[in-house]
Amino acid sequence: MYYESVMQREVKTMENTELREALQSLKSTKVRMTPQRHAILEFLFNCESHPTADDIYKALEDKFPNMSVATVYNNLRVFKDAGLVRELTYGDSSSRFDSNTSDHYHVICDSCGKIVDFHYPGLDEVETLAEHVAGFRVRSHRMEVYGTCPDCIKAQAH
Amino acid sequence: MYYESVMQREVKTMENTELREALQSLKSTKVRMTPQRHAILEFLFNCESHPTADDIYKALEDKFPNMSVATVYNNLRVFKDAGLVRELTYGDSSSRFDSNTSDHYHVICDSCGKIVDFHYPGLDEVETLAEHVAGFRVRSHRMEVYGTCPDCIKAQAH
DNA sequence: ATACTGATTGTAACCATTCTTATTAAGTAA
DNA sequence: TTACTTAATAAGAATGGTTACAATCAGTAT
Repeated sequence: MYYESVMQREVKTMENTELREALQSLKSTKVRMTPQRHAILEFLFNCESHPTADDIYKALEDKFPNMSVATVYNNLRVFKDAGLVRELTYGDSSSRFDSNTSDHYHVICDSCGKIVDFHYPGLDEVETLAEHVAGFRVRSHRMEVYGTCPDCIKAQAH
Repeated sequence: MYYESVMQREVKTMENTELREALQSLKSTKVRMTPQRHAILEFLFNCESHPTADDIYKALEDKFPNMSVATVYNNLRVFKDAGLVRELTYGDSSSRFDSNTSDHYHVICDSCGKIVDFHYPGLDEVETLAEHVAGFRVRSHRMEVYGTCPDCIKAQAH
């Protein structure tokens, strides 16, 4: 328990640092800071999961009773264009958003949709290959692993 | 020119083989073959690109003037469930479908959306890592590289 | 032939996302 | 502070891809 709370605090601190950096980097562009934007960014950076636009909307409707869904979408696009946020599109209907733009990947559960982050180095080689094979100027890549999460494995076994 | 036509014929032959195999594997399940299904499969397997459901619908409306869009979607799902076809979901609105289910990846142009296939071996290691890190039972993975295609590089340079 | 199973059609509904317009808030310079 | 300029928000309507549903149709087996 103690260990966990320490972890929590560390994570929180790290995220707040990232949030501060994000706010700073927005200031350097011509993007205005507004209460709504701050709240959306704060939620995303303190969020362990990968929320949909609607998740964010619902999470903030207490604080901003009359915020529009369009505002959430607009600002997510602003953040995405600024490189602060990544959009993840899977087969299911709605996009998910991820504040952690550092190199990491996702493992996704086929049956419950849970998303777990993991780190893996050195896929630069793939980018280089693609660059040569296709003649593209490569910018980034995306990778996901699909499978069944521990909980669902247990559930399926009864 | 001669060389190209030989290439074309080879590709065509290969694809028809794959189509035949696909038809065969459908026969082994309890999926009925219908003219619409045959046409959709044939189009997908002879198609160099990665069409949307609507692309397929439009391409076949001459042959099947009263085919429904629903039929295209229904059958794409049937083929997907049978493992003959892969669904690709990117940021843009509509899914794309890919008949080539062998291990290959895509390079996608950020500005025009062009999709180019390329092959890369040995991402099994990533699956294994994810399995250990997250405790998942891993089934598959997906990877894409994003960048600018040669045409768009040229266009941007004026 | 009859009944059964599954496929197709056409349309309506759904839902995520974007557009439009009026209004409001933020930045700026005097 | 005040007035001005510009961008952001809200609300709701519109868009567009996808799916659900009910009715009809085709193929197959008894």
